[in-house]
Amino acid sequence: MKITIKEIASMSEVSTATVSKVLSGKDEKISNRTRNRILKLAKAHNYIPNRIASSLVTKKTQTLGLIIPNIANPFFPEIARGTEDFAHEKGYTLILCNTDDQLEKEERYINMLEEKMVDGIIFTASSQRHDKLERLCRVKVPVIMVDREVEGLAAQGKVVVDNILGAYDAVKYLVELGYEYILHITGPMTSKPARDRLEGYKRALIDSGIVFHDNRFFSHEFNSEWGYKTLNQVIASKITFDAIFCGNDLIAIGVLKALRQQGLRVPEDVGLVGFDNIHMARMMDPELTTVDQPNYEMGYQSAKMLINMIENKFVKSEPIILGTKLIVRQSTSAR
Amino acid sequence: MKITIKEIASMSEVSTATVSKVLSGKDEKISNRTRNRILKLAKAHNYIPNRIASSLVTKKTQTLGLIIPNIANPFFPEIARGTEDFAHEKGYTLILCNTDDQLEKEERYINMLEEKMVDGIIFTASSQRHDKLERLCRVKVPVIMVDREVEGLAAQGKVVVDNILGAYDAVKYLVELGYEYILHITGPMTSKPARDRLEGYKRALIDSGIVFHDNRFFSHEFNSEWGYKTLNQVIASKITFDAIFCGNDLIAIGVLKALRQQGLRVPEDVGLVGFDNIHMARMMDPELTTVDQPNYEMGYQSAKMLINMIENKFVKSEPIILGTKLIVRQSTSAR
DNA sequence: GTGAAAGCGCTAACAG
DNA sequence: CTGTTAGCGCTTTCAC
Repeated sequence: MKITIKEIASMSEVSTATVSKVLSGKDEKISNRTRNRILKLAKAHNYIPNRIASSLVTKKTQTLGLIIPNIANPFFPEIARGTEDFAHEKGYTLILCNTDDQLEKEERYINMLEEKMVDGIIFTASSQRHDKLERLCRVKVPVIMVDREVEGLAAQGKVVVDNILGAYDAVKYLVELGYEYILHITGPMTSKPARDRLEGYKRALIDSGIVFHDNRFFSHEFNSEWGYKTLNQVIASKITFDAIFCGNDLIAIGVLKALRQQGLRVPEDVGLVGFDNIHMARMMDPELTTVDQPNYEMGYQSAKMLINMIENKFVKSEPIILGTKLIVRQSTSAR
Repeated sequence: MKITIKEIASMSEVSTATVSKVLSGKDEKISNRTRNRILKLAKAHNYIPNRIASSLVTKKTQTLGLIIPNIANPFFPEIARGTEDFAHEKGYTLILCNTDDQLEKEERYINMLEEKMVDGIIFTASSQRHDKLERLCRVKVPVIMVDREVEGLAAQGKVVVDNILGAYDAVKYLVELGYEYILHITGPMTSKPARDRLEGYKRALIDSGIVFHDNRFFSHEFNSEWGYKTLNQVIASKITFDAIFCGNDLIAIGVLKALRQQGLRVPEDVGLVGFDNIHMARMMDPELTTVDQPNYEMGYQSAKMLINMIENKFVKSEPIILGTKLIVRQSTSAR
């Protein structure tokens, strides 16, 4: 039922070639008369170009794949939105893939995306070991790594955040305020950002002449439950502390709840800093001091880099390393 | 560089027709010898089927479109995840579209999706008036409305939540606990769920012999800032209240912050109920009593309905109306 | 069991 | 300025 270029051609008594040229804007050398005739007919009949057909010949689908662990994790929607925004600006469409941090699903999605001939892929690697993901290296289209880079895997492009510095700044700030016993509660060490934030934490301590104690460091998951549970354990085991640097805001929110229930005041008794600057951080009471991570920007920049590589056939782009920013709110104060 | 069916055909000395049959599983009447030969070659050469080419002939893309206002709004990722999960189970892929509640963007995306020949669309309408969205009626593929139905627009399918009943239950519960002056702070009245929740609120009041006062009702936006601001205004204007039923959890979280800052205790001085049961609701202190809305389920069911319509050529499916559940936590208590 | 042939709807030289 | 021609990679009769 849908009208095709062929029918428009016969109705306007020109060849399909001419119609194709007009309809795709490559019509410098088409007379105004013909052009208008074609355009009018196309509009009148609600012509909808069949991109599948044109993709088959041009080998371009104007489609990108976005592979992330889980869109339901509050960290990713911002990235996805940034990616989609830039893609949309440029007329590209985005296929969403959730891997749940499983290598097997990553491979499946990469296959599907290649079969569907996406022009490029934006990839947030799972926190698994990727030695075996040689599948990724066989991909023929450009791939951009976002947020989590994978060691030993040479992606054509990457957009990451300087987590080491972000963590360093936060911890240094705590020290300057006068906090001395700073815990670090964070996500799994299989995750590069978690490792980097730990590194920043350690460096800040060293630079401040404080020794790193591994009984002040707790690594497991990036969620509120983990923060809540860990803080209760810390109290139970009578570990001394007067501040907590959390691997992300979700953890900090769990910690905050536990602190309140233990009757500890924030920031008077305990200073608290998160990471990510999720929207909810401002709604806490006290409002959470945190490290702003430019998630939307990461997504936006990665789409930009990817589309640039696609359209200009650049093999490799310089990595983009985005800066973080310490957002001082109410959960920290001078002692 | 990618290998095609044709090359496999010549290597295995059969026709492309035979290779096609084997590779797409339609190989009942192909001898085992030939089949194995073909399969082996395909694997050895990392054959990747070109779905664009096959879509062109089959008129099926195994792709769905998901149109939502904004993936960065914490309400939608769960829906998206549910949709994607079912789609993925069935071998479909999902194109993500953010409309920011703009009719114009909705139209653009519908066009793009039709051009890309998606097999069906899952649509969460913006809260705008849709009288003019006749574009939607011209879509040739099945469309499922999710969460927000659009009056006067006969979609082929819909999956919604019984918001009236959900709100009714929540308010009835507040009354039973002994709260008497119940405010309702909610989102914009252009949104169907907001209207339905208001309706449930009113009915519960009436059934309890309480008169509805429109100076106890505040409608504007579904976010925390609006909740926070509104509560402060309420206090300033000295309106009497002892409980608040919020249109969603985000609003409730903002309200909670304001209450605390005003020195009002929850639930002793003021009872508080949200809607949605977002993950964060459990991390509040006190934990938020709320109405669980099955977001993931909505997404999952809508994909199921859609794919069913696509594959069985059903013109219309019975609407699915999912139930809500009152989750009693700590922000409400008997007076 | 297998293959020849005819497209799907569109683009891209190249000729005229 | 416009048309002819030759596909893109795959599926699908229908004949052998």
